[in-house]
Amino acid sequence: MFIELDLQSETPIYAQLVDQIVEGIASGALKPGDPLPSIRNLAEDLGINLHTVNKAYNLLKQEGFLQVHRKKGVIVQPDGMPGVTEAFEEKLRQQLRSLAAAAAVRGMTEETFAQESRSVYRDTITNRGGEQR
Amino acid sequence: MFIELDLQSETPIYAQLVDQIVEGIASGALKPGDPLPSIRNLAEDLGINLHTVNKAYNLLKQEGFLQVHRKKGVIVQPDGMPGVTEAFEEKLRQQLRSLAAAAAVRGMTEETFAQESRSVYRDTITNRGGEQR
Amino acid sequence: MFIELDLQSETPIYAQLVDQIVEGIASGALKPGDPLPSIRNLAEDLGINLHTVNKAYNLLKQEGFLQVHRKKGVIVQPDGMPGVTEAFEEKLRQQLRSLAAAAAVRGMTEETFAQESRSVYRDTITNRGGEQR
Amino acid sequence: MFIELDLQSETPIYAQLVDQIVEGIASGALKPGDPLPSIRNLAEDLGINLHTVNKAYNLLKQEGFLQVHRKKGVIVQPDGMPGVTEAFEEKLRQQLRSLAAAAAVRGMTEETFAQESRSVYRDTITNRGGEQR
DNA sequence: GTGGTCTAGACCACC
DNA sequence: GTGGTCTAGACCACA
Repeated sequence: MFIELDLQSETPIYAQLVDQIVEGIASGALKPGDPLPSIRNLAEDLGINLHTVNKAYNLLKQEGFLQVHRKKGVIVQPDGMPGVTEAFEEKLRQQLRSLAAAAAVRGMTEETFAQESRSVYRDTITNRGGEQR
Repeated sequence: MFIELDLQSETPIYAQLVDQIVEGIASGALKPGDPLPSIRNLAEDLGINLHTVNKAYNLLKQEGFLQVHRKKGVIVQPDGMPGVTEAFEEKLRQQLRSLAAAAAVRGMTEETFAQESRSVYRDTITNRGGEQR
Repeated sequence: MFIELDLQSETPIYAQLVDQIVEGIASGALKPGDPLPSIRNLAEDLGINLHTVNKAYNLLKQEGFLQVHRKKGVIVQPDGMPGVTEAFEEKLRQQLRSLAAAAAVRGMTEETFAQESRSVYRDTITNRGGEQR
Repeated sequence: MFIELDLQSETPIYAQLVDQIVEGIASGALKPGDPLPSIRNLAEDLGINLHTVNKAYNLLKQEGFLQVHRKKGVIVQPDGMPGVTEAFEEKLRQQLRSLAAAAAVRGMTEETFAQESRSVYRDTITNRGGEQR
């Protein structure tokens, strides 16, 4: 499994899970229709609580990134990912605003900030094509 | 005062305060050396507890954005803001990664994402250079 | 617990807590990875408010002496203590300067002052290396 | 005057005053019998409140470092400085303990700590012989 | 009047 | 159970 948790991070474990699964999908490591480990398995592998994994999967299901089948178990949304909704745009902007302000105050230029964004996006996407290790 | 709180938001009040003050500095609405309202005043104005304001001010102090001056009270750091530290870069990247992944999965292109970042940065900065005095 | 507070002292309770925990680490009574009492437990044991303990723990966390672990609670930094930073050297010197001046004025010789420092250091360190497990 | 205040330090102004006067005596810049500026003058020079200077002078008088004459004004104790009292030893040790622990935890050796103490003592003493500038 | 400290008591998210 | 956040209300040192 490609998930690494930081137990002393201030971001809750379930959120780290969510993030990393989304990153997995973005990078192509997880493709539409791909199965995810069962709640029980993943929890055990990572040494964390069932509730925590459950919460993460539920959030992802609600957002439309996962499907939970009674038989197939949990799989990556095969019927097309949700698009760029109004709500998402709003959330994205709000978070970017906070980051941009902090960056600007510290003297980071618009150019650098945009480059940084672009480069991070590319990195995220780029591992596409299959490390599952 | 230019601060607006969303008491229902899941981001803690003190964090909203921190964000908005940083944005205030980034936008130039708050300039180095400018005084901030006293803890009690601001708390009363916003209808929140003084400890909450105190926490926000303290965080900003330890990050180097504010100074607590024996005579002038709390002021915006006059001796140069902290620069782009290693730690900040790391935090910025980490947050961008999460945003970029979510954007990518939803089909937002690299170009759009970078443009969005740039545009938000610009908005944040705007009105820098000439108001209020 | 090995902590003793002087509630009448002019040094704030939270600062006494910080000092004593650092001394505990220095003496080896607290080893890297060791758990500390929960905020509420310690507060109750010491007969003080939980916020006071919380403040002390937080200060120690940001200095890098403690970690707040999602599962284990609060533990002594297991990944190596922070080293002798520029800032620490500065703070140390400043405090020593004040002490040295007072000592000198009262007629304490350089030799005695240095010996005193050495001896206190040794006392602090003593019992390092082998108790409690 | 050789006094420099840091208005955004967390040590109160009156304490900074006390420290620097003691350092002045230790270094020989201020000799027994030497006059100090009047409360009013010093307050004005430093741009601080009368009360603050007054408090500092009073503390120094109580400790026996200064004399306040109705005619001569404030002078450095001419009749011999107070010696190393029990109480002073205690206070010194307590403060050194805290410093030593912090130093030890950060990996500073006994030798370095003692050297540091000695060197700071020497610096404090050394300017002896008259810069009044 | 300022910030700093402390208390008592509450709710919530996380695990 | 844990830490994190928030409130209400108090006292004190400082300037």
